[in-house]
Amino acid sequence: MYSPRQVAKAIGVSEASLKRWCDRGLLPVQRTAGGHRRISKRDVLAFVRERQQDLHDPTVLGLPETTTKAQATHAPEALIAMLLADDENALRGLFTSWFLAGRPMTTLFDEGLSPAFHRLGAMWQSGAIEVYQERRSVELCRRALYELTLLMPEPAADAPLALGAGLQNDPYELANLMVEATLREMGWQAETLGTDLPGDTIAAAVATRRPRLLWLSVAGVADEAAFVQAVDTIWQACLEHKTRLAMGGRGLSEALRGKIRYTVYCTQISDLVDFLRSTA
Amino acid sequence: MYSPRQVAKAIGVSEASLKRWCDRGLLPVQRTAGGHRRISKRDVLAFVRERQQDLHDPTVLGLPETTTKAQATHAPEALIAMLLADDENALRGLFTSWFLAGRPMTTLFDEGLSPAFHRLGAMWQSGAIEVYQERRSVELCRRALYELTLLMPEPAADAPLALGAGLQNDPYELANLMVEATLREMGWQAETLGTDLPGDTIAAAVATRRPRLLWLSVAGVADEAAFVQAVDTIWQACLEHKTRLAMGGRGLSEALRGKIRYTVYCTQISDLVDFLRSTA
DNA sequence: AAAGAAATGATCGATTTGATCGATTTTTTT
DNA sequence: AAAAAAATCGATCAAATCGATCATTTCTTT
Repeated sequence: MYSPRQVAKAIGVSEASLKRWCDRGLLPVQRTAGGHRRISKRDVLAFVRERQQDLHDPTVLGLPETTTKAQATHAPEALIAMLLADDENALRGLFTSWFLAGRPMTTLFDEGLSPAFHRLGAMWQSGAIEVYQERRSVELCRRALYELTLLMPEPAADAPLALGAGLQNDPYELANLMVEATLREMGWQAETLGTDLPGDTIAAAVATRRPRLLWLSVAGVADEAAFVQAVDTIWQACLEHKTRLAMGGRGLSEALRGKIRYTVYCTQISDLVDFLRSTA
Repeated sequence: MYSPRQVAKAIGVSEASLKRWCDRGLLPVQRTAGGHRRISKRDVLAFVRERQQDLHDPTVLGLPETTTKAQATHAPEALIAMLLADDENALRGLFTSWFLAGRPMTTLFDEGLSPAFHRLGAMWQSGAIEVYQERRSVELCRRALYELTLLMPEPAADAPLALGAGLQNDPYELANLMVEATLREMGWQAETLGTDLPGDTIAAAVATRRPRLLWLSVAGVADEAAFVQAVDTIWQACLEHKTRLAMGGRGLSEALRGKIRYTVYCTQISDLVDFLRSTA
């Protein structure tokens, strides 16, 4: 059973209108002992179907396919199911409703999307799925994340600037987009430069754009010497322009971390958020 | 969803006329339970495009102000200036205004965007710009193209399916997105699988999804033998499932073309459109 | 040029919508 | 079980929209 507020949010109308529709008999309601309205999912769907309303936020009603609660819909299993089913709309609906509900994006990313893609990577390496299915999943998430940033308020003109990048031979770009969305949620002006970039061009970007923060996500390191060299170049540039350097990603082993310098290391995106909140 | 007043302001006509257009079926409307009209952005834009209306105030619909200026400066120089200035709104405005004016997207792509990125590539190879500037430009275009497809009418359920992909060691993905937008403009159901894909996974996608068309864009060929092998694998899959194979891109030399088989070769996107129109 | 048809824009009272309020109920926490 | 927090109640009000009517403008036909 759902409250008028939930149903109103799902349909995309004001709570007042929804209550009036109930009182006019357009939507069947039950009442609690105290007089509060309670509406069944079945009646909502019948109403939506009859009136050809579109569900502005289906996840409020526990849709789509999975009948679990909204908290569980960001579980890696659910995301993998959506992605392999090529269900872009379900993904978009999940992202937008998540944001509109005011939930922290880091939860969705750290507990949902990152584990999901970690498993997808293992799945195509073991032959359980085709490579194109993993790539297509990345594409779906990229688009959903982009649409999400479009829904967010524009950052203030004096908002701090953050740049993100991926190093050469490190094509995994989803982490960058998740960080960008997270920073945008925090009110920052965040931009992803791109992936497969050499260290000196990232350093050049730091010198030109003067960001408050530069984040690098490292999925894997092919040439360790070149990697250390690149990060050092970037670190020097960050030092010179007072840019904080945040690093993260599964490719950063403890041994490797000992050979480079940075401002903060993050095992997950929420670490970066905590770091920024504590130093603001 | 927008109210008649909002849409009327966006188009620049009286509210009364807009309501009459809705009642005549020129503009699809949904109704609230109380009988108020609600109009979707997609339908507004389709209406504007068909009726050759101009958007008097695009900002009401969340579109950039520059959408109204149909200056149509699609010259590569103008595009390069926008991209290097990181002017996402100008780019979005150009794309949407071009689409709303009913001009063929192929003109914008073949005469504007492709030459622009060809020059940008030469510019960073010669050191005139930094690599990150080129990558950032790709990012801007990717987002603008994605938003464009969101503004287009949804393809019919029985619309033919087309898949696009980039082969391994061929990271240039913009061509794929331009083809996707063009096919969507033609009413197709078009999807970009991703880039850097091995031949057999593309072949597997053909076998699974059964598209009417598969397009491959080739920016450069590193290993010629592997390339020929990959295309042959794909060609066999296309033959088996009656999928047409379209190839294009600057990386396809005449000599290389002699060693592979395909349905049609396109020097530019308009060639693909002509091919599809003539065989429909 | 004159007459007729059609579309447009403005206006009206009635209705709908969305926002707000203090009082009450439900849920969560202690 | 009691207290605190959050959600919902019913009611009210300003703004928006409804359908309809009526000049005015624009286009077509005579």
